[in-house]
Amino acid sequence: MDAAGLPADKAHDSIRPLSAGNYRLFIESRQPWSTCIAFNGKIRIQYRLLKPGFQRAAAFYQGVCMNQEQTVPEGQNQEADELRNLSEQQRVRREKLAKLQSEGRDPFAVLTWNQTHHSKQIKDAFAEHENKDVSVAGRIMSFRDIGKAGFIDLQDRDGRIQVYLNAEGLGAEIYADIKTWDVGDIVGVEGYVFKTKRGEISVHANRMVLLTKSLEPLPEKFHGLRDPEIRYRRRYLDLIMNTQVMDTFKKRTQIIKCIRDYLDEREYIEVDTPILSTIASGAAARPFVTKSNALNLQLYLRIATELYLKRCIVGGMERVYDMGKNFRNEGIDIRHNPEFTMIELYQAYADYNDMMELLENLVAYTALKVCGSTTVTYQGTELNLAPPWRRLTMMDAVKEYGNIDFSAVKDDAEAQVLAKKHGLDHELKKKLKDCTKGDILNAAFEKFAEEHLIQPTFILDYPADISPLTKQKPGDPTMTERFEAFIFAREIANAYSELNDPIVQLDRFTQQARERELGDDEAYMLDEDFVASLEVGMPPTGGMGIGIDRLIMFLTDAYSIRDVILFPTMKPQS
RNA sequence: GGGAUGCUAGCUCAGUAGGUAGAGCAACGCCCUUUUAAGGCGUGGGUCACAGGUUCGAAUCCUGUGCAUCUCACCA
Repeated sequence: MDAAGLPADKAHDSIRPLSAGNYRLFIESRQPWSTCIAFNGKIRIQYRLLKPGFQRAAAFYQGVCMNQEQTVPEGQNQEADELRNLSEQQRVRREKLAKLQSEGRDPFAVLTWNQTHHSKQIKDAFAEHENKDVSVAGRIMSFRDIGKAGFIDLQDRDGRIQVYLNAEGLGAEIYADIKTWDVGDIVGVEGYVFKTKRGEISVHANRMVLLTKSLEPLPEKFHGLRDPEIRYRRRYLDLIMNTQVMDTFKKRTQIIKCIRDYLDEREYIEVDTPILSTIASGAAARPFVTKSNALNLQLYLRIATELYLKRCIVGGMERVYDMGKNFRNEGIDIRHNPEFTMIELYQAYADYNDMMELLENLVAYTALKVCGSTTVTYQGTELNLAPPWRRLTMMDAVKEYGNIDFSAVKDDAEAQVLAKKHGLDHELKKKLKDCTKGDILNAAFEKFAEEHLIQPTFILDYPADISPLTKQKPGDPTMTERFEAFIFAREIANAYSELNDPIVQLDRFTQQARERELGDDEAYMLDEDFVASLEVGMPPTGGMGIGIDRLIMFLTDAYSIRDVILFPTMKPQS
């Protein structure tokens, strides 16, 4: 035997040392020329390099050395070098795969499996299935080998079911073969349903097929996958290992379906509005910028669907919504992901009072359907979502929680004095002397009141300065018919009696343009065609936006928005 | 953008006055035909995130970088 562990009588002139204990040797496969690597005296076959034409490689694996006729061009060696970095466990699995493929049993060549049952179905109705034949499929989550018999925990879409297998039922040879399968592999099982001595509902296997080989070891069975970075980056592992993650995303789908059902029943029309647009308006946020090659044009990803949906109202649709992704180029934290799901809906001949009723009923309906109750527990706090929700004007909220009475404040100057007195000058974005009564009221609300709004609460009547798309309150042009709904101190919806006066709307946009010139890059962009649509005439309309991800967070008790978004935005790792 | 914390085997985590890197699970070999975090015996497995520095010697101390988590700001 030589250093690489090969029989001395075989020709090894194609074995070249790579580094201490590691050798590269070149062997012939059908095409193209491939390499294997010998590690510390053990032959390791790198299956990835061995394209179709495996017989000879496999023979080599079994100790018969191939004659060398040609070596790999230098340029290809890099790949072999990279493969040396595989862990022991990865190499073992690749060898197992190579062996199967060399025997003409390539698991990746399997096309279908006739899956007649799922785990939950069998477990939920055991009496009905007992002693009946079933065919299940899924991933091996654990394998308890007890000699001539064994138990596999098989995980499918709905959960897990145990498979019992023994040498008697399957044949000693096949049983021995199955023992080489790994946790993580995907298998098909045919057998009959029974209950073990310990009472575990199981499938007694009489046929098993390896449907897919897993080349990566799964995270540990007991502790599972905890590292949040891997959970978010490699969500598939998270879904496999953490069952509540699968539940959360199933619930997410149900919630979205519920919302659609609710609105569709009320004769709302679902529409798709553009994501790419030359103007990103309808909200105060910085957009993502992109570019059209065909049009040689700078485009923005939408930050809201509002202005397009109102055009639909102008067009006569009466009730519309768009549920989809918005994109805001802003900070990322447990409540914000750069792309997030939002529904905006608009109803002609309605106002913000109608939107309040719609929201509280919609949320209660969804909670009842998905969670089975209008009371949910979020992060240890019980939330009662049943209507009616508390209604409180912003001014009353500030009075109640901050002990400041803005109803007595006559003008901006007076408000500025109050702001100073209550330490609000640090909260304000602009210089105090530029702040209006509305700015200061809003700051006072955020500082004193917001954190107390744990149970669902509507905060009504926002200052006009921060609500450029909203109708003014009758009798008070500084205030608007706008509400935001808060749950657990977080905003989950924002709604208006929509401003439909094109002249006032143009004024508001002009004001926003001034703010933009003063450096506020979140001020609303002017959309002239939208104003033109209002000139055609939009009926009185109530509109609302609901943060879908945030609603889902409450209904699934998710701490972070990343826990309800399958693939949250992450920086690349390297 | 600021601050705090973390990054060690496939996974979950220990580790140290600065002196050859540890456990459990997983892997590999053997035993076991109703187990279920199965059990028993044995064996392998690491660029201690990355790059510098201090030192006879660095996973450990210092500096920088990357990524993540939390937090503040921004943001509704």
